[in-house]
Amino acid sequence: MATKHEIGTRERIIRATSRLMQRQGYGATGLKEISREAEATLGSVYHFFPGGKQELAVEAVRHGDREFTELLRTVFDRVDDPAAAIIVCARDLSTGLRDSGWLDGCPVTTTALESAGRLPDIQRAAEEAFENWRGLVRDKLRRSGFDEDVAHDLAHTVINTLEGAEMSAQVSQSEAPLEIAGRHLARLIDSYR
Amino acid sequence: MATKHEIGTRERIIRATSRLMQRQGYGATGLKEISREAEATLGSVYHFFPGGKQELAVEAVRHGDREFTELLRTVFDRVDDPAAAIIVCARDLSTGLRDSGWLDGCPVTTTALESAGRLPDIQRAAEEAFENWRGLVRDKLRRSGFDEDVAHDLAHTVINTLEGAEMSAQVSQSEAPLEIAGRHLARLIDSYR
DNA sequence: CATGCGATAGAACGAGCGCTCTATTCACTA
DNA sequence: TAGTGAATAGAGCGCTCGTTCTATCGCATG
Repeated sequence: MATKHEIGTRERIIRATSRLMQRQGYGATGLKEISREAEATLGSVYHFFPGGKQELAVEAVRHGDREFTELLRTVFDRVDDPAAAIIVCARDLSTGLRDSGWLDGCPVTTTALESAGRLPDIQRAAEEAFENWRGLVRDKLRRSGFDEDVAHDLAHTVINTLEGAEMSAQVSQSEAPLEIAGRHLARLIDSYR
Repeated sequence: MATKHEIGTRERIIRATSRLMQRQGYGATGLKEISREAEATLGSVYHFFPGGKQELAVEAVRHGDREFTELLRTVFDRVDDPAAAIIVCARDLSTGLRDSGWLDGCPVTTTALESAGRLPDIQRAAEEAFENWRGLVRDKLRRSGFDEDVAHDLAHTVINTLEGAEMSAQVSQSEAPLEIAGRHLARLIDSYR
């Protein structure tokens, strides 16, 4: 298989873990399923991730963090106005979700909720992801002239509303929640100008 | 045990399932764990829920639906202004979450995300829960004089933002996300008057 | 060619899973 | 009092889980 040697076993394992846990959560994802999906053996999995399933989940969450960070950066670079940029983000999430057959929601949320209060390492990784995303939004708003306090609070609600809307969109298999969320967030941002 | 005969085995099993799945998700919750927590035997569990784990999860989600519905109804009855009512809801969620040691988040979200696209019965129950909650918010707004379209869209974002903020609050173990969400949602609602 | 080591390979372990099954208890009616 | 069916009880089924372990492979360096 071509991808096997171009990407590397370790990275392939992380990607498989991320996608599987994104779709079915931490508990329902088995290590043998991961090794099968990644076209690696169980030995390789434990060779690269001696911490086992938990270490694997942490890396998967960080991978999801990087993915969404990249989406935010790309949109923020291309769209100057922050309110307009958020609408684009919402639409990107919406189409991505629909194109996956409503299977691939936020790669962090599912695992985060399952691990909250029980698996500290995974929870911390998820917390860092949300922090990073909020930081990107806050900086974008700051660069557009918003006050520090306003930008800080708006960043919270932008990320949280997108998260909630994506979850809702996935469960109801509809693009409406994210479309509405984009419009409302833009209106909220504009109300602080 | 007093509660054993006052509540009834069936209801006790549903409550145990709901709380366990709320905290650790569908996959990580075992039937023996449920029967232990509910002070019932495995035989009783299958007697009342012959559909097994999936039927149990559906009932647990519906139980969570009723819980949040009751919270919304109570607050909406007591607080006339819809924007003020949403702030109260956000604070109630926040204190409830903190008082549980950041363990008891939304009783529907975790199970819903795990089952999306894989376990249709559970997904449908979760979808109905969100629909019910949106309906309550929409009616509240309608009764306060908002247009049908505006109320419909606002109901989406109110529920989704509260959901996202509660998830964020749980993961970061902080009351800030829900406090900010309440303020922003009130501002958004007021902007349509 | 020989040595060493990261990487691959998968058998095997104990534990726990969802679920089935039979046996027993209990309250109530014929 | 005998009979009936709901409810309780838990042993045991086949299976998969996360993890451990030993054996082998590929390949760079001596």
